Parts: sequence; C-alpha cells; structure tokens
Amino acid sequence: MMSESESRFVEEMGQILASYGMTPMAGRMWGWLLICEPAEQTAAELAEALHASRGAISGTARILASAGMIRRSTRRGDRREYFSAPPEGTDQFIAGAGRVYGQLREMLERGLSAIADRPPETRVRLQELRDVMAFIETEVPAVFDRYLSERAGRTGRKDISR
Amino acid sequence: MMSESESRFVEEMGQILASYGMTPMAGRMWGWLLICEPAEQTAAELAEALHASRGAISGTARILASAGMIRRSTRRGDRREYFSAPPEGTDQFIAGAGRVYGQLREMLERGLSAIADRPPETRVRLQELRDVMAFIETEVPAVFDRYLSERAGRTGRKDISR
DNA sequence: CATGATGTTCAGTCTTGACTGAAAGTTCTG
DNA sequence: CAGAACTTTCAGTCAAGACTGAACATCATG
Repeated sequence: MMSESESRFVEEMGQILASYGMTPMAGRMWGWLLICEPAEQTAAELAEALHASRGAISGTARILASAGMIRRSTRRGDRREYFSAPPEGTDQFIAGAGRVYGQLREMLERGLSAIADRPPETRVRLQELRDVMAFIETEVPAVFDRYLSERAGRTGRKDISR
Repeated sequence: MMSESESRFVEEMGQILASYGMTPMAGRMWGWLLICEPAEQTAAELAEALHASRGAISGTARILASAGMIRRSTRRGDRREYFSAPPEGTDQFIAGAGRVYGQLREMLERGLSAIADRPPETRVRLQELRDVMAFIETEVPAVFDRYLSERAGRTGRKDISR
C-alpha cells in the first residue's frame, strides 16, 4: 500500500512526464518503480498499486522497457515477469531528453531549405535558432560525461567506463 | 500564401512543440513568424495564414508573448497589433527548456522526503536521478553562456552583454 | 494434453483540452 | 460621441488518445 505522500509523488511523475510526451501511466509506473519495495514488482502488483488495468500495465511496460527506462526479468519456474527501475534507466531518460534537440535541429534544417531563396535578413531568424540547437546537441553528451566523471570521483572512482 | 514546404515546416513545428507541452497552434504560430515576410504580421494575417480563428490567434499570442517567444508591437494611428519573432525568443525558448530540469528535481526532492524512512538501498534509486537533474540544472546556463560567447566570436565580437 | 496462471491485443469508452465563433469589450477616427 | 475596426473572452464542439476489459494467445505443470 502506498502512503499519502508516495501517492502524491507517483501522481506528479505521471503529470510531468505526460506533459513531456509520455503517457501519465508511464510516468506513474516509473515513479512507483523508483520508490517501491521490493524493487522488483510483478505486473499484477503494479496493476494493484497504480489502480490500473492489466492492459495498461502491459502496454506501458513495453514502452518503458523499449526506451530502456525499466527492466523486465524472469525467474526459473515462475511464469511471471518482474519489473524494476535499474540505474541505467536514468541515463536512458537523459539520452532521450537530449535527442529532442537533434530532432528540433533537423526540422529547422528542413525549414531553412524551404526558405532557401529568401533574403538573408529573413533566413537569419531561423538560422539563429538552428545554430543554438546544433550547439546544445553537441554539448549534451559532454555535460553528461562531466556528470559521470564527477560521480565517479564522488563514489570513490567507480565506473570510469562508459 | 505559404508554399508547400513552408506549410510542412509550420505543421511540423506545431507537432513537435505540442509534444513538448505547448499547443499545436503555438508551435505553428512561432514557426510561421520565424519564416514569414514581412517579419511583422497582424492577427488577421496570422489567422489567414494558419487557417485559424481570431480567438485561437488571440489566446495563443498571449501565451507566446508572456513566454517571451514573440513580440507584440503597435504603430501610431493603427489599432492593429503586429506580431514578430525576435532574436530573444530563442533565448527564452532555451531558458524554458532548462527550467524543466529544475521542476523535475524539485519533484524528486519531494519524492525523497516521502521515502525518508526507507533503507538507503531503496533511496539510492531516486537519489541518483535527483543528482543528475541537479547537475544538469546548473550546467544549462553555463552551456548557454558558452554558446553566446562562441557566437560573439563568430559575429565579430558583437553582443558580449546579456 | 488439459488446466490454470499470466501476458498481449484491440475495439470501445471517456476524459481532456484545443479550437471555433459569436458576443462583449476596447480604442481609434471623423 | 457615434461608428468602424480590432481584440478578447468564453461557452460549446470536436477530435485525439489514454485507459478499460474481455477475448485471445502463450507457457508451465501435473
């Protein structure tokens, strides 16, 4: 059973992730998997905790798993699947957020070629935006790497890899 | 009249911005203002170009203007307002995107206090995510400043300010 | 291979919220 | 100050899509 404040957190995760392209259920599921005990939960447990149908759990788990944000695991002699939020999920989430900038930049490139014949003072408006996106796009991995090495230092130089 | 490829760009802007929390109309309007000629457009012109009602233009312009992404200007002896996409609009857009990380971090803090009494191995899942967000939150302004100084160099050291 | 347990699919329902359009409000000109 | 030109507001419409739940598929076990 979820406490009042836990439930509030799970619901907020649903709202925020929903406002950024995922479904509310995806946010709730990830949120719950980040705080639940035990860390591994069956579909039936998730359905009960989140007050959701089996169908919703199944579909949402598929999306989150293919995005790398949750992990599915099985146990010998147990038909059920167990879901959990692994550490890499965080990285995948950040990576997904970073991809947005590339997507935007590509669209802006197409926009620029659509107005290729316009005077420079017109084109400069879009170019400026495209340039910012291109810059951020290349910076995101650098920032993330910097975080990783900072963390490696903090936790006593574990995980230099990746 | 919009060309085929311009129309495609405008529509794509609508879709992408919509998938990131804004309305389709906001994306379309910003997109169009980034490529239209002349740069300043009246509400009536926008309504025609975007095939939208006056009401939709009014509401959307309010949102975009208060977010700092478009500018409203008036001319003496002309009741109409003119809308345009100024260079600062780009900065405001980036700033808005950056704010997301702070919002997420705050929510994660609340989540952490909701599970304050749990064992460390449970809390570490959320803490990890919170730490990444906090790091990125502080990095975003730095990245943007780096872009500004790079651009200042590129354009012959204009605009050191801001 | 029959049975029960679990997972997936999908047609239908229901909610949310973007957009329309008409009415009301505001500001300029003669 | 009357009237025209715009803009804003808001109740209503409509479409998109998240979720449900039942039917169907799959798998382990006796």
